[in-house]
Amino acid sequence: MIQEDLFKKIVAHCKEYGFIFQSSELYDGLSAVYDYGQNGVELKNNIKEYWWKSMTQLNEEVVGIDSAIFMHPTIWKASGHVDAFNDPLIDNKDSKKRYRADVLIEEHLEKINDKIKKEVEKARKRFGEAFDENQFLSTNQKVLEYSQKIDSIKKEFVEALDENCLDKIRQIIVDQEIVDPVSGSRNWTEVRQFNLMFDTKLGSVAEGANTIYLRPETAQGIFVNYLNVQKTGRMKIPFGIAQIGKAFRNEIVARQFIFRMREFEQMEMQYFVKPGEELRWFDIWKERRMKWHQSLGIDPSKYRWHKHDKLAHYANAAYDIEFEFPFGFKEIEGIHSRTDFDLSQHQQYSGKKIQYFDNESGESYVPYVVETSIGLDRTFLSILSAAYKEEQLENETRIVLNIPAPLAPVKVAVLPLVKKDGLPELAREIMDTLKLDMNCQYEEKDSIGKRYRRQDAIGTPFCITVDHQSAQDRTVTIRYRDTMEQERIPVEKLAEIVKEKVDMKNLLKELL
RNA sequence: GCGGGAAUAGCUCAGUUGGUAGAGCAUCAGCCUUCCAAGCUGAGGGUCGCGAGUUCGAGUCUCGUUUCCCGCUCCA
Repeated sequence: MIQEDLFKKIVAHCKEYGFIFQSSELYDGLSAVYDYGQNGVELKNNIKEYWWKSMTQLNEEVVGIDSAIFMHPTIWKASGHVDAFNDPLIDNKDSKKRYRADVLIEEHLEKINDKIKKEVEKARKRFGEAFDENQFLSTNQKVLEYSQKIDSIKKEFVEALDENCLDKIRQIIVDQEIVDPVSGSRNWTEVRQFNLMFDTKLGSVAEGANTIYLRPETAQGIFVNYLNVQKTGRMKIPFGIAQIGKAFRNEIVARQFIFRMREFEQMEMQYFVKPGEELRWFDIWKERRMKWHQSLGIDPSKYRWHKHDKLAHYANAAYDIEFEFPFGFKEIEGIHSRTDFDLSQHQQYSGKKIQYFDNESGESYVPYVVETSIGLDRTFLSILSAAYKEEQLENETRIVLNIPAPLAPVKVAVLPLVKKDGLPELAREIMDTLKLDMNCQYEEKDSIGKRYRRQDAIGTPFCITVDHQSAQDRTVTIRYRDTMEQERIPVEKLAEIVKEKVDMKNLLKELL
């Protein structure tokens, strides 16, 4: 199957079977925002549970928190997001290229400065030993003109930035006849502010409201709680703090279904280590995280490492785990060595000491951080796209989701073969036992074959069928989703057998 | 954000030079009782994405807009 078709089919399947709906569909939808449906939320919750247990239950030194989405605005200044996520951008209509307007102006200033340097060089050659650079700079007519120009542009530019006036920034580009380096054209659009952080107001406007941001990542909620957790949990380095939560980015273009959304969910863990040991822990967490992905039973060749050559300002090592989605290899998780950047910044901006006293060495230090940051929605999509299968049977095609049993939205479907002869009664009795332990569905409508296919389509790993023999000897058949084979087992042993098969520990034990 | 394409029932689609909206599947009810979606009978469901305009009359023509898809762009 062509990959593009496969992707379209998965998107359609998600809607048809209650996994994912577009947000606000009733009102024509909201771009790049999606809702999880009745089956989607179960799968998503199961993925969360698996990640959470693998982090906090299997690692004694990792604990979890759940921090608020609203945080003090200064946190985003300290983290660098206010500056890094706020760029005045301008497009050239001819080349269709987008530039940072401030960078265009700065490059223009640089060019004028180069002209001055050239004049200086020319003069130096002409006057030889007797050349006095300072005197030349303060007397030469051309140089003076250039310097004045630079000064006046700088003055305007600083003014425009201070007032945050985009029109003034554009005016400089127009007045200075700055051209697009690609097309050589001066056909510019308006300057627009692209702030990737959503903002809102805390408090009523009458009281004098403050602008606060919806968090663009969950990590900062962990950093600002570092001291709380370390002290109240009496944590000894190395230790980690894990968190699952929503984050928000006002992406300019967000596409590819739930791969890039404006509102999304992250599962992050920050691991605090002694300075100098961060790269050793970085390697350990790289290995652990890849193992986690591969425990999902997906073909290992679907995963690969991507090394960041250009590191962000806070990192000294960074790798991504990429997954081969139907639209190509894309990032699913980042493992970054964030140094002491974040904690140091918060120490500076808050004015409070964020240090760890190490009893072994007798020294105090700001811990270094190794981060693992995985996109929950992307993981959801990876599992679903690996699970989606169209199988050719004799006369037809069977669509089945091979989701690992512990993650499946519905674990068991209980199906009376016919709607009479006491079969529904026995099926109800079985339902009542099983539903204490897991998400089950009872279905008696339509032919048995049709019901099996419906369960295949949402990835239900087991179907329990109550037939006429069941009424006599209290045995039922269990039908396996992947092989379509059936076994007969006693009703009394059913709960125990199924519980064992859908237990999350089947996945967890692969991580040890 | 720019360029191109699309939007009709839950899904897949048909709808004549502009003349009162259709099929198959799905859903629901009843019958039938059958281990891999295919039996019978009946029912519900659409201001044709939304808003204007042209026209006696617009699913159909024009403009705007929203959403989706493809390509570019963007994604510390």
